[in-house]
Order: sequence, then structure tokens, then C-alpha cells
Amino acid sequence: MAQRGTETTPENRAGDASKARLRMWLRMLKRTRMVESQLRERLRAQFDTTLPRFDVMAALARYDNGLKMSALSGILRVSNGNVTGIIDRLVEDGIVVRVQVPGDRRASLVRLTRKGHEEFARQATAHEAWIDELLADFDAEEADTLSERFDAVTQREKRA
Amino acid sequence: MAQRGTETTPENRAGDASKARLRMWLRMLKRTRMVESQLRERLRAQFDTTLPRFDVMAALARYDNGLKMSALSGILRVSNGNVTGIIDRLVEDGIVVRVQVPGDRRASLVRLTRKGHEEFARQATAHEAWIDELLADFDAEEADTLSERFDAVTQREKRA
DNA sequence: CAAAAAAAGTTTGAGCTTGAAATACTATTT
DNA sequence: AAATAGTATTTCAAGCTCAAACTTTTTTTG
Repeated sequence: MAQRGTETTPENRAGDASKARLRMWLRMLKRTRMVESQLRERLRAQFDTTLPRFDVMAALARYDNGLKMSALSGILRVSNGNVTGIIDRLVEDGIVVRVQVPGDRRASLVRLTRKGHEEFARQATAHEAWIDELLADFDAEEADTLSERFDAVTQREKRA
Repeated sequence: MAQRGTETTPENRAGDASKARLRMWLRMLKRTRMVESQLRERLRAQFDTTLPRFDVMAALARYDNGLKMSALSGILRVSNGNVTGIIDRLVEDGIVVRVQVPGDRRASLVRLTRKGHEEFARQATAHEAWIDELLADFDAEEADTLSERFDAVTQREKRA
């Protein structure tokens, strides 16, 4: 394992900002994957579900009126066709329903069922506790700071 | 700067560290996905390859003697069977080779070919520039700090 | 109004991903 | 040596993911 660079050598000067960012990216990615992998495993073991399903349900839980497919894929930043498959399976399991939109026969609103809401409530509670555990090495203040830092560009990038 | 004593929004109370971490996680995840999505798109457009392939090549590039399949999946933190498929395709394309391990007929070492090294060199240069651009809102100093912060627990978790 | 353009979703094909089961060896125990 | 346990890797089924192509419906425009 190449873990020599941990020492932050004094040569991290202006010209090497690029290297610093690359290193940061690699570690951020590793950490993200570690957390995601844990979430995946626990969702499967304890709720017999998957991370993509959880993500979809989490998005829907915030919109009681439901979301259009396109809105959903926009929020989750995954492709259109991708959402179709996940929703298909959630419909089969009675977690969500597709509701026709009155004025537009192309679109439909996806909404959590009562069962879906109940399921999600249980999962979300566990999920928050897991995150709390998996990111325990960041205290509240640091977490707040990082939230802002990560959000900054999210704002810039998003065309809102 | 993280709002100190002033303002103390309800979320910033001691008991709500959990909420702070959750918010941080969601934004970190969003940012990670945004960067990954860009990398994916550019790798496809400019090098006709995928992110998993790049990741595998990057790992192999650091080990001239090659890596066993199990080591590779350990480093990349993906499942065993997953790597098999990616390597199969890289072999087809002449990017890597499987070399028999003398003493052990079960194992094989995976190594970049000359072509693989050349391909990777070009891709890695572009990749570093992309990261530099996509994370431009973090200066070198902040990037260094975050590298260390993210690495901290990587140490704990890693069983090597 | 009819043709063209745009929008909402689905389908498709290829590749990625996982966990579990299977295969093929190697090492250890009895 | 035979049985057992352990290791390295592949195979498998199910699900996720993307981009591109396609269908249907709505909106725009000539």
C-alpha cells in the first residue's frame, strides 16, 4: 500500500495543487466507497433492499405529491432508463405507485404507498445511525464546515 | 468559517451531530457522483474506456510485478467476481495479461502490457487535469488537510 | 391545420456490481 | 495417504448503470 505521502511534505507548493487535489480525490473516493459498501451490506442484511432502492425512496419521501420520472432521475443524478427499472421493481413490491398526470398522458407521478412510507421510516432511522457511526471521526462542527464546502460548487454547477 | 456561538441554528446543537454528519454525507456523496459522472463521460468520449477499467489500470500501473486477482479486488474494494469480468475484457483488448504464478496453479498475476502502460499514461495525464478542474474550489492547503482527514479512518478500517 | 420539434418514458445492449455457489488447487490433520 | 480445511479464482443470477434508439404525446411553427 502506497501510504508514504501521508506526511504532507513541504513541497506541496503552488505548482503541486494538482497533485494535492488528486490525492484528496482518491481518499475521498475511497472513503465514500467504504461507507457505501457498508450501507449496501446493512440494507441487504437488515431490510433486504438495495442502496438504489433506498435512494429512490428517500427522494420520494421528501415529496408527498410524488415526482415525475424525469424529476427523480434529475434529483438522483442517474439516467432516465435506470430509474424505470428500479421503479418497476418497487411497484411490484407495493412500495410505490405510478399515478397518471391529468393533463399529460405521457407523464406519471411516482409516489410512495402507505407501505412504502412505513418501510422507509424504519430504514431512514437506521440509515442515519449508520452514517453517524461510519463518519464518527468528524465532529458536528467539522461536518457542518464540510457540508458547506461540498455544497459550494454543487450550487455553481447546478443551473438553478 | 463555521458559525460559532452566534446564531446557533437548531441543527448545530450537541445532540444533532448525527444530523450534521448525515447532511455532510449527502453532500459529499453528491459531489463524488458529480465528479465520477464527469470522469466517466470524458473517459468514454476521449479514450473510449470506462471508469472501472481506468481504476484497474491505475492500480496495476503502481505494481510493475503485477497483482493477483484477490489483491486487485482488495485494493479496489470491489468484489472478486467483479474483477474477473473487467480483466477478461482488458485481456481481450491487449491491455493486460494474466501470468501464471510458478508455485501456485490456482493464482495468476495480472500485469499491464506495453500497450496498457502507454494507454494508461495518456489517460492518467488527462485524469489528473480533470480532477484539478473539477475540484478547483479546493486550494492545495485545504486539499492536503482533507486528504489527511479522510485517510484517518481508512487506517482504522483497513485490515492490512 | 399539418409538419416539425420537443418532451416524457421505455426499451435495448453492453458493461458493472454483488453475494453465493462452484471449481480447482494447496496446505494441514489424522 | 486420505480426509479435511483453506485459498484463489471463476461462474451465476439478479440487479444497477449508462447512452442511444425508439414510442407516444404535447408543443411549436410554417
